[in-house]
Amino acid sequence: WQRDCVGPGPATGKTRTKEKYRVVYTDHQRLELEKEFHFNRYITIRRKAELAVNLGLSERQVKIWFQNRRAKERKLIKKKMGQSDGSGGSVHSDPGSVSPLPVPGSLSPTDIHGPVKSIESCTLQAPYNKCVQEILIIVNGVLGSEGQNTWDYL
DNA sequence: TTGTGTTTTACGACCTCC
DNA sequence: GGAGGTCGTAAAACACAA
Repeated sequence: WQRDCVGPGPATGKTRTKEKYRVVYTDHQRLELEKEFHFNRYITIRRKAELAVNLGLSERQVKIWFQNRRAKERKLIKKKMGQSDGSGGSVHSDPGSVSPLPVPGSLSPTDIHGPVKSIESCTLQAPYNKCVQEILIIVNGVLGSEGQNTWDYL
C-alpha cells in the first residue's frame, strides 16, 4: 500500500487515494507509536523523522497519528470525568496537564522482569493501567507463540 | 449474514507561536 | 508565512449482538 500511496519517487505525504481512503497500520507500527506516545505526548521533529523511517510511514502520518492519539486521550478522559461525575475522583481536571508516564526504571522489579503472564496483573494507576494493557495486548499479538519475553521485546 | 455502533486514518478550517 | 496545535468530520475498518 505504501507504493500505491507514496509511489516510487520521494514521499509526498499524501496517503489518501481513491483506491485506499485510509490504510490500516500494522500492529508493529501501532505498538511503536504507542510506545513513543506513552513517554512523550508530543513528538519532536527529530523523533518524528526517526519513527517515520523506522516504521515506513511519512512524517505527516506520524504527526497526524499523534494528533489523533491526543484526541483519543482527551475523549477518554472526558468520558471518565463524566462517569466519576465529580464524586471525589482523582482524575486530572486538565487533560493537558497529564504528566508523562513513569520511565521504565520507576516500575517495580517484579513488573519489569520475567514474562507477563496476565495483562490484568499490571498495577499501574489509572489512566496508565489501561494504556499499558493496550500495549501488552498488541505486544502479545506481535509475539504470538514465540514465547519471547514481553519486557525484553519492549 | 447483517445491521449498527465504535474505532481508526486522514483531512480541512481555524488558531497560536516564532 | 509556515509549522504544528485543536476541533470537527468523512469514510473505511472493525466488533458484536440479533
